[in-house]
Amino acid sequence: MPLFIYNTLTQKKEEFVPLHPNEVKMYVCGVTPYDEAHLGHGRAYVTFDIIRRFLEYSGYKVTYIQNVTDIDDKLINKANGERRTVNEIAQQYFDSYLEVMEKLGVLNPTRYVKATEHIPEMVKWVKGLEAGGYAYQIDHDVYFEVGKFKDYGKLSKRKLDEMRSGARVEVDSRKKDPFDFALWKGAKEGEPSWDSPWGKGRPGWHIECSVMSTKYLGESFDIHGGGLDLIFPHHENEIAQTEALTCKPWVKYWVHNGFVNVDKQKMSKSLGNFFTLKDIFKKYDPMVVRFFLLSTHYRSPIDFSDDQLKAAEKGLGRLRDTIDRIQFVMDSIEKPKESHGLDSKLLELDEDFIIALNDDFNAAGAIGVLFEIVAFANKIMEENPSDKALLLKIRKSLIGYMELLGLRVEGRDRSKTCPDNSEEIEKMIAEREAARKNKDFKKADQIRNDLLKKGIILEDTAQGVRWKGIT
RNA sequence: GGCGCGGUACCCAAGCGGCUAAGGGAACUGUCUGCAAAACAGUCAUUCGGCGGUUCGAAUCCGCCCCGCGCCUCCA
Repeated sequence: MPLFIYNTLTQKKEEFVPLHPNEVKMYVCGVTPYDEAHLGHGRAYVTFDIIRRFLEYSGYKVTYIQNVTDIDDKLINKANGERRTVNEIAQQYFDSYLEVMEKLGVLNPTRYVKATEHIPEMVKWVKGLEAGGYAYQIDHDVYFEVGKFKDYGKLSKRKLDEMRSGARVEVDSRKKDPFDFALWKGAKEGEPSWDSPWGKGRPGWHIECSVMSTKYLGESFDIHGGGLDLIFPHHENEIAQTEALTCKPWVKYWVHNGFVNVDKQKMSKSLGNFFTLKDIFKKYDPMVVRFFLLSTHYRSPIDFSDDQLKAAEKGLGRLRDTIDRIQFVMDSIEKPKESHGLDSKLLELDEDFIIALNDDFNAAGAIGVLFEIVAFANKIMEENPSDKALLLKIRKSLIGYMELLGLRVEGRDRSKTCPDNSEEIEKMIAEREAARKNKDFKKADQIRNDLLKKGIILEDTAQGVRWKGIT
């Protein structure tokens, strides 16, 4: 079954054919660690985590590189403001980023690469661009001359002339063209700097991605990703630098995720309408947040709201609960009895799930299939509760697919909520059962209430009493 | 002004030329129950922003209009 990926470069869904059979090289623009990661970051990295996981599931060997911009203006400003070093700030927030990603179920890339650890390579690149006639020096800065790169604008579908006539263009009279961008910035007082042929300074923002991606993935590779807001100018500039130097097509598939909105507006630092992941996790299980993020296609905008997080909490809870419930029913089976011919329905659903992901990583569609599997499981538990073999398969599918989506199955269920007092709970349930048998409903209800206060919900089912924590 | 994205039920959302317009949440009804709860089941868009067009056939393609958003400056 072929995989289709929407490519920003061609503005079409294309069949995915990697440059080298069975392996995929992907690069995703990472964070500038100068503050806590917010939901928008969460969406981006969950998106590429799903892409990575599904590619691996499909049999590819994936090399996934993500950069860390640990030197830039924002970092310098923050460091100066707090009288700390850039390095301290970067380390602090990068550690925090790793922690929060781990909670969100985002697997580590094959490798995180830091800008400050690749300065000599960047200097070499800037020298190369200068030698090739694509760059010019002004004082201690070096700029890339966009007019020299004929394909400039091919990713963002812009033409230089049209942009120049646009209203908002920063004015720096020293530059030959307003869209020329810095490859190297001469150091100002008190800024971290490195030696270079142009004097002490630091790299411009865009060059790091070109240098590090090609270093680890080669001069041409399969997938480059990032948020929609990076298309221009960041990715456009990256293409210009890289292809100017290597004279080769650089990236085959450009993948961009949509924004997280708040009241229809983009969540962003500058608007101040952002919610950090750390804060959201105080209220919601990180898996709920992941589930929420996955229930909208990665390219569409997603509106952040409490109501939708609550809906996600319910939905994920039902998925996890079903897995528990199937186990509970299986445990009560004394004489397994196979009901023949029902497996084909599960096979069909299995296929639907994979079809969805093959269609531009449609996790939202795939989650829809998960709930159809839940409905099928309920049907079997109702009509053929002794079919252990089939129930086992259904449960395995459900668990496997949730894991493929990076959704941890265990959550605030019985074992998590009360790992220490489950014996006590079982004892109380037995007491209640005895009371019910004696028609001492007052006592039975009392016990039920006591448990509810501890956050335990009882379920009187055909197979006996089942309990779980409040989700 | 240029470029791009989107408008599907009460809310969210998949579907992007043809089987009954997925699925989740809410609501309502029912099953189970000593009663509840939980769980489960059923109901919930003859219709996809509006108007035209193409087609045997359109939510899906084309044109125009209305509305919302994003990028064009750092931003996932």
